[in-house]
Amino acid sequence: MTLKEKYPINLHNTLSGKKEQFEPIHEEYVGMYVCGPTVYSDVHLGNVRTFLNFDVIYRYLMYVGYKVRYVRNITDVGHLESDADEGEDKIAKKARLQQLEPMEIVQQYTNDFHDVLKQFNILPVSIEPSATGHIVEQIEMVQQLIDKGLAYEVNGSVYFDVSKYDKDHNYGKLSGRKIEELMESGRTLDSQDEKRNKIDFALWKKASPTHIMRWPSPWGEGFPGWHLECTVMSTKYLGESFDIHGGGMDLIFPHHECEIAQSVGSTGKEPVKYWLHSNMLTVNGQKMSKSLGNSFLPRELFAGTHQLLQKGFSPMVVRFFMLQSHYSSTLDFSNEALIAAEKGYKRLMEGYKVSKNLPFEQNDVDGELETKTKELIDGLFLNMGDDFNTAKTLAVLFEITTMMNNFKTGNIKTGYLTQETFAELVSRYQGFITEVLGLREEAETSNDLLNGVIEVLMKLRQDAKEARDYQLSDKIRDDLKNLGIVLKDSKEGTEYSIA
RNA sequence: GGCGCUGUGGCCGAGUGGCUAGGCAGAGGUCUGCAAAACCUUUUACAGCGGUUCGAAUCCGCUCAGCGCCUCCA
Repeated sequence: MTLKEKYPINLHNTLSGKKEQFEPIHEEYVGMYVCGPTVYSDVHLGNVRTFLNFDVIYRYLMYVGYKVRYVRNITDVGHLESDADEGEDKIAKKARLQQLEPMEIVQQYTNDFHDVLKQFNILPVSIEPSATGHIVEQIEMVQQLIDKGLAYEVNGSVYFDVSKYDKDHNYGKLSGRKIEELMESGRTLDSQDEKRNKIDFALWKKASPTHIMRWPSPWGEGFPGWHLECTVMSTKYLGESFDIHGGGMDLIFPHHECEIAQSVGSTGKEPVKYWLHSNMLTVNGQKMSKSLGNSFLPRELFAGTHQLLQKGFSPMVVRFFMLQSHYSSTLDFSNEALIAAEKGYKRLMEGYKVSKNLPFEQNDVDGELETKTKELIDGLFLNMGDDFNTAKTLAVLFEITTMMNNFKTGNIKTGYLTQETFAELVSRYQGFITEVLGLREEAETSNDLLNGVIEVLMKLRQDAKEARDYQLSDKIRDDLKNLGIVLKDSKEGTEYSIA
């Protein structure tokens, strides 16, 4: 029995509002699409949280044996600054302000995005398509929608006819909106006269004479609407129906609702089996966002230069911090919480290190411990399989950490377990920490010279202790501590760690 | 206004109709020359008011507080 058969995955589907057992459309293969960033400025920590959450989902699916094609787009055109039809293209605007080519802006922030993800140990995706690379396909889909009577052209722009679509399909089923209410609420803008209804959205926009980003189309020169790219690219690389579509909660409406309408409208098929949405990162209870001015940039966090932080925190500490909450809950970002997370992270990684150097020594098997250990191993899978509950998984990992420490001190002998169970415990413990949760040891110094110097100092301290010169031995210990090098004595000898 | 979510111990944060979440912090102990680390033990809880139930923090209703989406946002 394979892992994925032994431990079925249940996940919360936004579409049904319920937890459902995960069954991919094609056995063994999983197609997953996540809405990526609009690359017109630096990604902030809130953005990172979403990509981190889906990184763990991606990792776990692979860990239990699925072959996953993970597609995450780069939005490099069509995402407008304010109202869906009135604003300026975000990238075009930035390019204008900085007097650069739009593609220079795109490249700059795409590079930054990749750098940031790498620092957080977020795996690269299988395919990372961009909107401008799929203009042809987008034009094709617009044409299909026009042909089916679900879109109409006005003055070189094309809009999706939501009320017409809603006659045969349910527009609003993902977000729980009703079309009548949508018609009533919200703002009415003066120059919306091109659209038949205010809830219609742009599939293709005519480019004004000064607009730099423009492509020829059957309706004149223009550029694609924002919602279209995800539908087109997910269809192209994952098929008309695929397994998982993810993104931040704030994309449910209108973005994902529009995606469904475009897919169903053009292909007649339901595009996504499971919709997964990651909740927001908050600061003092409020959503972190650029417009509110409360967003943190990764580099401000690492360096500790943000005014709300007392010190810097490493990417792995932040990763650990985020994994302590469930992806579907809001998570509040604070100095105190990060300090606590930093200590917890260190404890876990110390346990990880301990686990790498534990010899198995045959002994009488303790049946109770053997059973409990197997339950802990199961617990890792059951918790991850329960809607990717990383918080509970971490709790189990901490229980195993205690065991590892007990093995090290000899409180519990490794041989109280069968060799088989012991080996599996160690391997799952390590696998969940590194492969599933994607935590890794911080770049410890691999500097042989420094290590050698510390060894010399530790020997000197040992000599001083034997000579009962505690003044000297404590001075060595304290001075090293001030440099961030902590000496740890135990019966087996002295070890050190570098903060 | 519409739709939806949240309210857990000093802090963060899981979870659930009856059985220890976990991390951080606090207390006591083991170890140590003293510490640190590690280990063991341990205190503090489910916003308020009603209801359902043998039993609710967990289900239902109301109240209060806060948040999200309905404009761009991961």
